Parts: sequence; C-alpha cells; structure tokens
Amino acid sequence: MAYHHGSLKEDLLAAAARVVADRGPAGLSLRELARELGVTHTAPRHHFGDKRGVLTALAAQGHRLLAGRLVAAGDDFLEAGVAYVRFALDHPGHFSVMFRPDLVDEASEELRQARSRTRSALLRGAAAYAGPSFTADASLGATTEASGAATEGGRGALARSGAELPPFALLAWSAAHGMASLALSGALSAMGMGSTPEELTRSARAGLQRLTPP
Amino acid sequence: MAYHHGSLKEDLLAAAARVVADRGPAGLSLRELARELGVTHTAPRHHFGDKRGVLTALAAQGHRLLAGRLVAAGDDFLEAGVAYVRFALDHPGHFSVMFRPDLVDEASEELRQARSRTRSALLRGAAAYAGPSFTADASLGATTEASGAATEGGRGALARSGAELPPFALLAWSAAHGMASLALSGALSAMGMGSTPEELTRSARAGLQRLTPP
DNA sequence: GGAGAATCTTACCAGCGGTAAGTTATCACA
DNA sequence: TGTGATAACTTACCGCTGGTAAGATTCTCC
Repeated sequence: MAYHHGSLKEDLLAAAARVVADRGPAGLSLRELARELGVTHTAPRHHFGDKRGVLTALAAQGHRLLAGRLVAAGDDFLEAGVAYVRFALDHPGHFSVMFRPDLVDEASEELRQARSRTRSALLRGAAAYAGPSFTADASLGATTEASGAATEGGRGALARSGAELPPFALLAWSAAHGMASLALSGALSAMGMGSTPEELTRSARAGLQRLTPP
Repeated sequence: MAYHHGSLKEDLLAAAARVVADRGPAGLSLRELARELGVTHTAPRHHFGDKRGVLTALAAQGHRLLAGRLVAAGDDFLEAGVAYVRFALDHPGHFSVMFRPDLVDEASEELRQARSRTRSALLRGAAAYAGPSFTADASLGATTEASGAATEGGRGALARSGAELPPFALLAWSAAHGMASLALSGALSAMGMGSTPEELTRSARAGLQRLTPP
C-alpha cells in the first residue's frame, strides 16, 4: 500500500455522499470512511479540516451540480421545478446537506460561490415565469468553475433583493424542496403515500402546473 | 434531592424539544439532558429506552399537536396550510423529527396513531378543497386520545388510497412543508432570502392562493 | 408491614470527533 | 543529482457519547 493514497480527497467525498445518502448526515463517521479507504482516521483532517469540512465540500459540490441542471432546464419554470426534484432523487447525499446551514461551514468561500449559483438559477427561473416585470441577471456563468464571487451589480430587481422574492416563486421552490425532502426522508411512505421516483416526477409537474403566476 | 424525580418523563420531553429546536436532532445528548435535570444518564433509559425512543415520543407529541391545529383550521384549505407553517415555527423541535422516519422507532404504536391523525387531517383538508368528487372520512376523532388505531373501513376514496393523493394536494403539502423546512434550517437566510415569521406566514397564504384545484 | 414493581444509580464498554507531534513521500529548484 | 521545503499521512492521546448489566432505593398496594 502506497503511503500516498493518490485521490483521497475525491474518494472521501464520493464515499461520504454514498453514506450520507443512505444514513443521513448524522450517520456519517469519518473514522468509518477512513477505514473503508484504508487510511487512518486523521488522514481526512488534512484535506477537509474536520467533519464539518467534509459536509461543506459535499454541499458545495451539490450546489454546482444542481445549478447546472437548473440552467440546463432553461427558462421553463415547470422543467426547472421538475429538475430540482429529480436532482434530489439522483443525489440524495448531496441534497441532504445543501440546505442545512447548521451542518456546514458558513465561512467557506467555495460554498458561498456554489450556493450563489443555485440562487441565481432559482431567481432566473422565477423571473422568466413571472414575466418582464421582474428581470434577473442573464450572465449567470453556470459552467465556469473559477468564475469568482458573483458581483452584485447589474442585476434585476428580483435577483438583487431576495426578501422581495414573490410569494409564488417562494411557494414553487418550497414545493419542489418539500416534495423532495418528504420523499427522501421516507415520510411519504411513512404517511402511507408511497411514490416511485417516476410518480413523484409526474406529480411535481402536474402540481406545479396548477400554480399560476401573479 | 428526592430519589424519585417526580415528572422526569415530561421534563425530559420538554427539555429535548428545546434542545432539538436550537441544535437539531443530532445535537441532542441524553447525558446532557440528564445532567440538566439532575439525574444520571441512565435514568432516561427507563422511560424511553434509548435516544430513538425520546425522539419517537417527541414526534408523536408533535403529531397530536399538529393534527389539532389542522382540525382547528376547519375545512379552509388555505388556513390549514398556513397553520402547518405556523406550527413548524412554533414547535421547531417537534417538527424537525415528525417527518423523519429514519430518526424514530417505526414500530411505536403511539407514533403510528399520532401520525395517522395528521394524515387524516391533511387528507380531509385536501378533500374539502377539491370538492365533492373526493370524499374523506368525517369521523377523524382528532381529540380523543385513546381512540385506538384508525380503522380502514368507511373511508372515502381519497383517504383510503394515499398513493392516489391528487397532485395539487401533494404539492400544497409539499409547499407548506418545504417553506417551513427551509425557514427552520436557516436555508432561507443563507440563500439571501431572509424572512420573519410574519412575512413567511403572509407568503404562505399568498402563495397557496395561487394554487388552483383540479 | 411486606411483596413486588417502578424508578434511579454505579460501573463499565466501544466508538466517535478532535488535537498534538512525529514520519514518510513528493516536488521545486540549485 | 541531491537537498530542502512542503504535502500527505500516522501514532498516541483526550474527553464525550450512547448503550448494557447489575444493584440500590422508593413507591404501591394488599
């Protein structure tokens, strides 16, 4: 066994995603991860600092993935919502830490940047749906990795002032988020409302269609 | 100090709700709770078995409270949604374990009964909104504590088959759940969309109003 | 007042996250 | 080519946690 693992950082992240996916963030043990990868339990510390660091990196990676999917859905509000749900089902490990500020390092610059992309994509979708009265910044740069922190200048009213996010947009985001959360946590089945991913996708689309812009 | 604490079970539950409310389920330490109440760390075991047992009791208590509020909101679909969000904000400790089957003891009869009340209340609200084409059982018995397990007979189509919950109802529940979750986890503020409880309540009402029944 | 059950304690175990200090490999550069 | 700096990883330790087993104390009720 080589002293240098080679790709410990990536492997740790991938293993963490897998474990979090089926045991939740609380069920993650750095020592177990390290054992699995054949290193001692202090090796991860070098790359991520501590457990919080691992979850932070996972969240950032997730935000980059999600933002990419939302942008790929284009200006279609419905498809963006569906894409949100599908992302959660496809990457449950990432999803379950992405919107949990209590679990991550809020000071992480990597996380802030990644999260800002998701935020922009969400606002852009809402703006497109709401019509010309709201305008979001078009230059979201969803694919450039090292694009630096998003600048606040040159944005539309919607993108600039989050607090004034129109209720329908907040509700739509909440709906997609809630549906994904309920499904992933197993609450849907526990409440006797089991659904396959396919049914859930259909329900999301059908439900969002009943939501009218202001 | 008396050997018998007197109300250890209730006190433990109340303390647990408080701790979970501001540190999450993972941040709960039975030992810390026991210290706080002046007993040794094995005392809780007698009442709840283990940590999972505490969270299970908390979830069951929460479901009874929530079901009560939903029933109190009557057949008004909008108000039920708003009540859902308000409940989450009022009882964050309870709420954060109620829809997390991974954290509780699924075999608990107390939990099953409590959860069944919430389920009935949710379905009843959806049925009332959807109109006479869907009918939910009227005898939900939301106040009788020892009513026993809900019988499956004599229910309307909506209440009987959860999988066929109409998309708009699932979306509405998801929206209320998602909004509450995002607010409680701090994700709303983290994404730059901070909202006070009052704003959130208004947004929930305004958003749900944009949702049309089939 | 005595039997039995409920309630709580003492003593112990393995596992976890985290820190400090030391070892080994790789890489940049003379 | 070799050497010094740095990155990558290890060993050894700490306190805390949840959980179990076995025992002590108090209450209940006949």
